[in-house]
Amino acid sequence: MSDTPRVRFAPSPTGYLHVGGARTALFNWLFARRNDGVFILRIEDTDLERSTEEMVRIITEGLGWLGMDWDEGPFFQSERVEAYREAAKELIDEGKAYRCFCDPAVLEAERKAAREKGEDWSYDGRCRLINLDESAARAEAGEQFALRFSVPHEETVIFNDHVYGEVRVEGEEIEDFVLLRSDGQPTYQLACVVDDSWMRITHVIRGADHLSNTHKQILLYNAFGMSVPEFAHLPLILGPDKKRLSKRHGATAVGEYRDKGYMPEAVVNFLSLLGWSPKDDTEFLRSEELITRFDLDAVNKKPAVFDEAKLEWLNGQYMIQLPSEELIDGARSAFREAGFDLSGVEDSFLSRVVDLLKERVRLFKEFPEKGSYFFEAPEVYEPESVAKRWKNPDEVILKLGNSVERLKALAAWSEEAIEEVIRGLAEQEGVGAGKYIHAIRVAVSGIHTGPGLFELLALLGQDEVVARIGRAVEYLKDNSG
RNA sequence: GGCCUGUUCGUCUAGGGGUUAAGGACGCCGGCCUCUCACGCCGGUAACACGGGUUCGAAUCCCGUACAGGCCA
Repeated sequence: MSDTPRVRFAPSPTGYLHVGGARTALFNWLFARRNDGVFILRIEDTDLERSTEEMVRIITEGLGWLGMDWDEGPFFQSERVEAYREAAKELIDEGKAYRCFCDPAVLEAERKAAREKGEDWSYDGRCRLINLDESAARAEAGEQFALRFSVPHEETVIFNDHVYGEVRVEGEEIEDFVLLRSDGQPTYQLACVVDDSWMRITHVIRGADHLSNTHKQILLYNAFGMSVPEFAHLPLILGPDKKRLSKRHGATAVGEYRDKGYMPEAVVNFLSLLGWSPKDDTEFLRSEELITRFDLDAVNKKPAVFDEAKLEWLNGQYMIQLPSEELIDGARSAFREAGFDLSGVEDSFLSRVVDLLKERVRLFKEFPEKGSYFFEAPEVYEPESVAKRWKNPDEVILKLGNSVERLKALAAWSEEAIEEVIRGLAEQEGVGAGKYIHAIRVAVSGIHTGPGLFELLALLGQDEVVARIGRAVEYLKDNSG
C-alpha cells in the first residue's frame, strides 16, 4: 500500500521510437510523476542482433525531446539472459516447466491440418509426460528442445485491468506455452515476468496488444511465488484506415515529427488525448498540468485513430501561445535546414520575424516557406501575386515610384511613419490604401500574403525596402513591354 | 479457426436509464474583422453500428448479429 509505485517503459530497439510507444511511455511517466513513483527504462533487446547503441540512442533522445526523464535504467534484457535461464531452471527443478522435444515443423503442420478441418488446435502437452531423468538425458545428448510451462489447467486466472476491468481466463484454455526457445532465447513472457519482478514493478502499463498475454504471465508470477503487479492496457493507436498505426501510414516515428517541425509540447499534449481525456473541455494541457490531472482509471478502451490534422492545429496553437523567444531556436534551425545562412542574424531580429510569422504558421518548416523574404530579396515575383496585385504595370510603376520617393525621404523609419506616408499617398490620389499596400507587398516579398505591411517594412529596414521597391520598378519596366 | 476486446459526428472525445433539439475540439462550409494571408469571433454540416429484450422510459443495462482490432513461441 505504502509502496512507491514503480513503472517501466520497455521498448524493443527497432530503430525508431514509434508514437504508440511514446504514448505508452508518456502514460507511464505521467503515472509515475503523478504518484511520486519511479519511472524505469528497459530495453527489450533479447533479439540481440537488432540492438545497437544507435537504436538505443534514438529511444532515449526521443524521450528526452518529449521531456520525459527516467529514474532508473536503461536496463538491457540482453545483459540478463543468465537470469532468465536460471529462472527457467528453477521451474524445471520444481516440475513447473518441462522440455519439449517436439519438432516445431511437425507442430506447425498439425496446427495447419487442424485449422483446415476447422478445428481448434493447441499443444497437447505430450512432452510433459517424459520423466525428468529421460528429459535431462536427451538434453544432455544434444537433442533440441524448447522449454514449456506446465500450465495448471484446473486454475482460473482472474485479474483486474485498470482499463479493461475484470479479465478472466479458464486454465483449460491456456496451452503449455514456451518459455525458452530451442536456441535458448527466452520468450517475451519469461523475460518480461522475470524483469518486472526483479525491478519490483508495481504497475505494468503497456499496449493492449499484450492484454491476451497477461494471464500467462500471472501464472508465471504465481509459479515463481512472486507478487503480481497491477495491469493497465492502453488501447492501440490506429492509422486513418483503422489498422494499427504503422510505417505504411506515413510518419510513425517521433523523430519524424520533430523533423517536420512539430514542438514536443504539442506532441505530448496530443498524445495524452489519445485514449484519455480530462473529462471537461480542456484541450491545452502541458506536462505539468497533465501530471496533476492524469488518471489511469480514466483511460478508455477504444483504439484511437492518429489524426495528424489535429496535431498540426494543436502545434499551431502552441506557436501562437508560446513567447517568440522560445520559438527562435526551432525557427533558426528550420531556416538553416531550408538552406538559409542565418549565422549573422541576431536573435532579436529573428524574434521579430517569429512575432510576425507565428500566427500564420503551424509547423517550424513553414517559417522558411512563408518567410524567406525576411532574409533575402525576392528572386521572382510569384505569378499568382503578380496577376492579382500588379495587374496594371504602368499604374503599379507609378505607385511604387511615388512610394520610394517618400519612403526614401523618411527621417524616422517607424511603423507609424511608414503607415502615414503610404496612407497619405493613397489619400492624395483618392484611391484605397490597399492599392499601394498590395503593390508594395509584392515588390518587397514577392508574394501577396503575409504580415501587416507596415510592420514588415519597419522590420526590413529603410535601405532594404527602398532597394527592393526600386528593383521591382526596374523589373516592371523591363517586362511590361 | 480459437480466445479476448471494442463500436457516440469523417477524426479525437464528453455524457453513462428520464430537459440531450446528444455537448466540446479538429476538419469542412459560410459570414464578420481586415491592406493580403493568417489569427480571432459568429454561424452551419455531421454521430449514439444493427436486431431483440429488461424498463413507465434506453445512446446509457442484458443477449445476439455485423463490423473492426488484438493475441495464439
